[in-house]
Amino acid sequence: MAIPRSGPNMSAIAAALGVSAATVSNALSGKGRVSPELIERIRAKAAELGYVPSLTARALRTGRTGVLGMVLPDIANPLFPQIAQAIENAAANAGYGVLIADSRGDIATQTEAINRLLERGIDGMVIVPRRGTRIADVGCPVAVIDTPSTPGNTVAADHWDGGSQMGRHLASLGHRKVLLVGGNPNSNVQNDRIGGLKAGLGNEAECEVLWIEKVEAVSGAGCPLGLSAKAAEGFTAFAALSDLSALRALTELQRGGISVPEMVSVTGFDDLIWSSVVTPALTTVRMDMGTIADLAIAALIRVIEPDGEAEPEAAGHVVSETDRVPMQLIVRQSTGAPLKSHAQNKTTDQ
Amino acid sequence: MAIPRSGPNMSAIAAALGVSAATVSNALSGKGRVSPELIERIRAKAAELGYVPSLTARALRTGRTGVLGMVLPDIANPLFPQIAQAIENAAANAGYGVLIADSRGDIATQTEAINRLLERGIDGMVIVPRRGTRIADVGCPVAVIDTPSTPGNTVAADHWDGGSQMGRHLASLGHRKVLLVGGNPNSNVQNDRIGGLKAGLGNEAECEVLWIEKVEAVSGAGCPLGLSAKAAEGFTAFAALSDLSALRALTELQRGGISVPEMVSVTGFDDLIWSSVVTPALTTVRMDMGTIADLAIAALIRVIEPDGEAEPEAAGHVVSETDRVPMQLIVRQSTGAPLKSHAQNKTTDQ
DNA sequence: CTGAAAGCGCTTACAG
DNA sequence: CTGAAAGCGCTTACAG
Repeated sequence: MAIPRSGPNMSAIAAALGVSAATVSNALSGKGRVSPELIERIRAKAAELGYVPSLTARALRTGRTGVLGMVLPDIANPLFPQIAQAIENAAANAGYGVLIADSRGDIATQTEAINRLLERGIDGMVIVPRRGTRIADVGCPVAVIDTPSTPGNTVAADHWDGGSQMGRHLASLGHRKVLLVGGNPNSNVQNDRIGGLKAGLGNEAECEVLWIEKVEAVSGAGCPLGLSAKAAEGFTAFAALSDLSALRALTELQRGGISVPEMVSVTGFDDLIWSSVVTPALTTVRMDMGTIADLAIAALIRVIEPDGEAEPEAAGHVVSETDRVPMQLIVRQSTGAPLKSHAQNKTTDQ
Repeated sequence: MAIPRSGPNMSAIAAALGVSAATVSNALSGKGRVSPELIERIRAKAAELGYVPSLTARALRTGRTGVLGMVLPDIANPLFPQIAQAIENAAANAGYGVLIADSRGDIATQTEAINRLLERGIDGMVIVPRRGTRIADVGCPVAVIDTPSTPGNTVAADHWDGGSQMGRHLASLGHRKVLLVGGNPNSNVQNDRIGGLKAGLGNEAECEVLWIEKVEAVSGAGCPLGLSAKAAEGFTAFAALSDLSALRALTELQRGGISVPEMVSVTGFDDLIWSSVVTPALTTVRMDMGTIADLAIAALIRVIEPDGEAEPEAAGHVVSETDRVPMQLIVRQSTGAPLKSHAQNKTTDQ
């Protein structure tokens, strides 16, 4: 004996009205096979009875659950709230639910998490892959959110373009000696940003990349990055490749008695929640997660829902060519023109 | 005609082995009604065929979906990653999936989001309510994560205790004039922390509360909080009621040329990702989200799964009395003893 | 120990 | 325009 549902089902509505369940179904789904008056009566009765359709039964019948999976390499990543909110919102607007899966940085866990989602019968999934991971076909439509440089079809913010905007901003302020502060050298996203930054800064600018992970491998996690010394060497701008790194740079510099933006400028990427909260507020680059999520969800739905002339091949990556979403430079108080003396230092240094 | 599943079903296994689907079901569910050899053959055939059970069909049959909802007031809240990861992990360990729902700060959206989850047939939900919101019974088991002070049964970190630990820490360092920096005066969580802080600091300490929201109502969002002036008044410690506020305080003080921890101490709450990244690293209090999530999920499952002598009443709040989870003080570099001169100032000031 | 049967709530050809 | 019937894949009394 199955556990009964709490509320009424279609049969209850049908019985109350002396019609068939098929008619109730047709009326409620609005496929138009039912006379207008009957539709109205059925609607009214459904509302009166507090009818809630069983999406489970519909799923079993139609083969589609109306649920998407969101697979993340690590929920603890501070970008997660932005991504999750945008995906949830886009999915909800399209009538889909979102099941989350976290691989906690582990590749085996990722496979497991994906399998659990598959068992649950999801109609498609959005994957934010681990650094350098290539997502194999998993047996359901997949949209990958990554960088345009990642091999494979993805929807992505144009990180290179964002870097280039930031580079031009710093160059226009007069910065000619810039330290790029990154976390992990294997990140495609960060490397794209570096490429853009260098291009935006132009040939006259001197650039150096400092990878936090490499420094920490030598000096331990949380160690100072030696940024004050870099400032003394004549670096007038510290362009971090993420807001988290920018925050680290900003506080280390301030702690070292170097005032931002008067003595040096600091910039980040991502426009995380705290970027506008710190003093001075962080100049950064925002990726339009709303648009990215919309594109990813739209691409999935195009494959999932059999609207007219959909592709016959319903499994596999769904973005036919990489969608690049532009990024937006947000100038706040953490950037300014370099000190005269520094600028002079710099020309002498060369 | 229903869309066929991609893989084999129980009937396929049954047919391949010349047994009944019922036997396959019994064998695979391990209820022990089948002979060991047959179980083995069925298992082997299932593996060979790559059988994946349809949780949708099981859900329709049993009335339980194996999915829980996670309702949040605002995914953008920086605590979200901690909560989401802990809940997802606890739920996954118990064999449940997690559907997310975001109310984006809006009360109507929250109701809508909850209804969408209900339609999806979730077995229970974890709710992190909006400030001051009371969760009405929604027709499925609910576990609320909030503070022990909130009326209604909840599982919660003991914020008062956390505040008290922090207060004792600051008192033991010698701080006698402490500014508490909060965001919103209506937050039960923050008020609990204030109560604990005051108790921990003791009667000899002078306390004042600065609400960021009130300052901003006058001077605009993102305005300076005037903390340097407070330091000049003799405040030697700035105890923020969240890490976000602590970050704001820390950077504003540093920017004002006040060095932390030498001149003043700064503390936070929550141990968010950046707490250990800033310089100086933030002394804070961590809530054990893993334990909180485990308690919440365990309470839900106790009601959902009919193990032996469960309560007959399966809907409504599931935590019979508030579970208080202790908090853990994490001392990092942002706290130290107050400057002698300040301490003297203070006694003179009084 | 094993199987035939019913049914969870819905949707979809098909027939009328 | 409306209804009878089948079936999505599973589980669970029940009978043997």
